[in-house]
Amino acid sequence: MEHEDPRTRILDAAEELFYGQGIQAVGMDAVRTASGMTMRRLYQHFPSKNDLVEAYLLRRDGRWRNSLAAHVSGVGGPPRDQLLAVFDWLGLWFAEPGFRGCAFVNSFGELGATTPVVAAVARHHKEEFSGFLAGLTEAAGAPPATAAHLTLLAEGAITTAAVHGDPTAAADAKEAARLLLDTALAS
Amino acid sequence: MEHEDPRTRILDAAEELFYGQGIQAVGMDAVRTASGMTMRRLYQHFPSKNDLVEAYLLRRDGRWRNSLAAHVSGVGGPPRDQLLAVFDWLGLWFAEPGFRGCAFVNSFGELGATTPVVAAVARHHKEEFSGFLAGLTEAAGAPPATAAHLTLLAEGAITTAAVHGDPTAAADAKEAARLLLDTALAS
DNA sequence: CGCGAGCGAGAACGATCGTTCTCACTTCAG
DNA sequence: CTGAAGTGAGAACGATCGTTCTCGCTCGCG
Repeated sequence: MEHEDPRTRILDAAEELFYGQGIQAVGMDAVRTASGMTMRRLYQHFPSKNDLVEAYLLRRDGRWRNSLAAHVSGVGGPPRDQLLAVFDWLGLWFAEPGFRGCAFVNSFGELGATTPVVAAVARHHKEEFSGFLAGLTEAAGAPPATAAHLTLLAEGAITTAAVHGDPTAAADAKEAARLLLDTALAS
Repeated sequence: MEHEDPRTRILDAAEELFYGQGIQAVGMDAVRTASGMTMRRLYQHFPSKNDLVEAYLLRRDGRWRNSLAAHVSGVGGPPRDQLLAVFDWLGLWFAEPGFRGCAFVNSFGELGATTPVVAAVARHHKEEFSGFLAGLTEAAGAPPATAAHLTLLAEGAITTAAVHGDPTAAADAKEAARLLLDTALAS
């Protein structure tokens, strides 16, 4: 596995460190050690820490949303069930070892005020996520307001699971989502 | 106003800087300048930056929850209305200039993994908040699960409002809360 | 073989951080 | 008056950060 392409090795190491400890708490030297790189090669692939941070966030955004979409389309069934499956997927995520909340919320809180690209990636990530839920909600025949409600539940579950270290927030959010969805579909 | 007690002046300056820019992005020298203190006096009141960070979070926690409780009890009415008033208060908060999300979520993401006291204060803040909602929910005659649902909505609204810079998340959350609450009370 | 280009390993650099120290000056008890 | 104690203002210190440079060494091409 250590023969993977260098960019991937660097990003793997950076992601684990940045996500697990916060971005500012991790120095480039720690990334170098964890990736088994030399400084020269590290800076050849990412000319500055900002570039590495941006690449970390962009890659994680893509992988996160792809994983969610794969899980949801994998369960199949009507759009209503797929929407609820989003919260099952969140529950799996929360239970992963090292789960520490949303990387984009964390990086936004830490660097959003001083590093515009971090704020932009975080905003983009959240817009894509709520857009994904909006698509499923529309397919289920529920009004757009319901999509906003489900987005809030999901975001709240992520935050709550992170701070409390307790994955049950996903089940709570799923139950609330089911109530809201069935109420919306009954009208 | 510059004759206030030094502790308050320091905490006021620290809060504005820490909340607005992130904790690690603010040096002690910036706190010293903003508070109009000398280094010696700054360290006399807070022997280390960690102490200042902890005091900042604790003071903000108390003020935040007192303000919420005052607003909610000020509107009066039945518990159901007070519960919904929580989301009005959130909307007012979101619209304040410089709003940048929950200080505790932000500090948790930035320092929670490396500074246990930060994680503990964030967890305490969230527990107190959900406990507050649980009390109102019980008074309204709704089951405990509803309190968890409303907590998730509020947390999600805070995150969404912060990342999007859009206070309308409070109104969305309030509508969802009303639906969930009325569903729970109808049974 | 000879040599220039690229590499790994890590030292070095300048900036910045949290924290402490210096020093001239004021204050006030005796 | 005298001197001990405390102050303001900011320099200084040691650590750490992001980034770059040095220095042997290797390797491929003439």
